[in-house]
This record gives sequence, structure tokens and C-alpha cells, in this order.
Amino acid sequence: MIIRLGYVAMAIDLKKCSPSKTITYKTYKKIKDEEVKLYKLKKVAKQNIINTKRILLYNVAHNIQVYRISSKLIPLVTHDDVLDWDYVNEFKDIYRDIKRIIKENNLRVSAHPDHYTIISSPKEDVVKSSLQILDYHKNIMETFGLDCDHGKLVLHMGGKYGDKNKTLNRFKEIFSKLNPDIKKRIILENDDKIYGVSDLINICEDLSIPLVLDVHHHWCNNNGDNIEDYLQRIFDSWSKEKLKPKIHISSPKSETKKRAHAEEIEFDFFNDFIKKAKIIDKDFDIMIEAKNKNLALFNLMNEIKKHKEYKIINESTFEI
DNA sequence: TCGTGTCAAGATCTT
DNA sequence: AAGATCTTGACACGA
Repeated sequence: MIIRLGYVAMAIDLKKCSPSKTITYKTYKKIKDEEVKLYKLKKVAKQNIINTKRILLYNVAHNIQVYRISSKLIPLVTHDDVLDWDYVNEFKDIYRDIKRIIKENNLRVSAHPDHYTIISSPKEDVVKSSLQILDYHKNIMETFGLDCDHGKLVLHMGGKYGDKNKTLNRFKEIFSKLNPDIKKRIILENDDKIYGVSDLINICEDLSIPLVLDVHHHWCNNNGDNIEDYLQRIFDSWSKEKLKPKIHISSPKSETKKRAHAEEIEFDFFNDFIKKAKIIDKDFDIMIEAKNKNLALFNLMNEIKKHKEYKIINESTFEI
């Protein structure tokens, strides 16, 4: 069983390389001149995209193939009353480089629209803005040269709104009406409070949506279910599209802050899951969601090295 | 330049 | 009905 590790958004040891810089909405609104507004937006966006390219090159240098881009590449793009500009055609040359890096190195690049993107909300305006956010992410995936099979968008189900089943049905209805270019990209992740694996697996099977298992979320919110009873179905939810499954992992921050993400990945927590996945014995990828980002990935690999049953393949990949 | 408070978002819990 | 809380990296601003 071969497993690759990846990380989210930032490479901590790359200095001055944030892909998530922004201007606050409040500050933006204070600017009077339209040209100045546009200049600011473009300047920040360009830097974020260039930094994303730098991070991708860093990943290639460190043999990391699994990566999630920042959800804030283009500042304020999802605000309704912020100037509309052509962020797709503006930086064609940088996108071309990024496309090439991804393709030549066969990188698995995904995106996770922030948790305010909720298409199952009963509020029409929340759904409307969520669709705009999804459209933006689809555009970015396209500029990065990632088609529907490769550039996936991770979403959560959303709130409870008093009735889980009604919410699930609303999701189904809106999902069925989505633009196919967006619909085919959506994958669903279990959350840490409301929708657990057992809530999502049926709808994922019904609608052919891959289920992204978040091991930490399942630990927080599991309805008494053991993950080993669901793993086969979870992995199978990716098979229809012939995709390698991907899961998320993080460690609880502390006894009192169980849901928050810790700086690092605790080996025992990780190892415990790997042992359960070994029963299925299918290759998959793991997205590390730790505060220390790529450094947590390296530190985890260092821990893994100490254990005989793991065979190290490169800086981010091992076999068990 | 440093540290501290503020910012964005939606849902839900608390007052 | 209004406010606090959750979450996150980074802005904004005063010292």
C-alpha cells in the first residue's frame, strides 16, 4: 500500500511567499479612485499567483505531489460590490508556467472553498454567493490546467437548519442543477459537528460524489461508528471516477480544544488510522492539515522512518 | 518595526 | 433581537 502526503496552501520555510495576501473589504471601500482600487487588487492577486508558482516549484524540489491551493488567491473576488476584472486573462503568462509545472510533474492539486460556501442553505442569498464562489474556484482550476477529474473542489454539507434530512434533500436538488463543469469537481467531506461519515456516505453513493474522509473530524463526530466499517465504501466512492482516494488528517490541539488543529501530526493518531486502512490495502493520498503545514509533513515522515513496518520511498511517500 | 486588535464569512449558541 | 463564538492568516494601526 503506497501512500503520499500533501499539505495546504503555505510552505512555512519559504520567506515572503504567502499565496493568501489580501486587502480588507473595509480598506478597499475607503479607496475613492477606481484605478487605485483596481491597481491594489491586481497587485495582491499577482503576488499570490506568483507565490503559488514558487510553492509548486518548492513541492517539486521536495517530491511533494499532493497540494491544496489557497482559497484566497484573488482578493475580494467573491464580494458582490467589488470591481469585476478579468483575473483569468490578466496573468496568462504565470498561469502558463503553473500549468506546465503541474502537468510535467503530475501534481495532484485541489481547492477547498472556505466553509462559508454552503449550497444546502435555506437562504437564497447564501446559495447564490456560494455558487459564485464555486464558479470562481472552477475558473482558477481551469487556468491551472486542471480538468474536472483532477481539479477537485472540497465542500462540507453545511448547517443542520433544524432537520438533517431536509438539508440533504436541498443539497441533492441544488447539486442536480449545477453547471456540469462545477458539479463534476465537487467532493464532500465529513465535518466535526453535524454531518458525519454515516450521514454522507449514502448521498455520496447516490450522486456519485467521492467522499473525503477527515480522520480528525470523524474522531470528533462519529455517532458511535467505527471508521473501519465505512472505509471500503468511502474508498469505493472514488472508484467510479477511477480516482485515487484522498483523506484529510490532523491532530486535536489539546484536551480542551479537541476540534482545533494542532501544530503537528501525532504519530500514534496517524499510525492508528493507517493500521485500519491497511485492511483494505488500497493506495491513497493524505492531505495534512496541521498548523505547521509542510514542516509537519516532514516531521511526520521523520517519525515514520523510525518504524520498521514503513518503507520510505521519498520525502513525502511511503509504503506499508 | 513590533505587538495587538480587527477583519471577513455563516451557523449556532448565549445573553 | 442582539451579541459572542468558532476559524484562519493577514491586514491595519498605534506605540
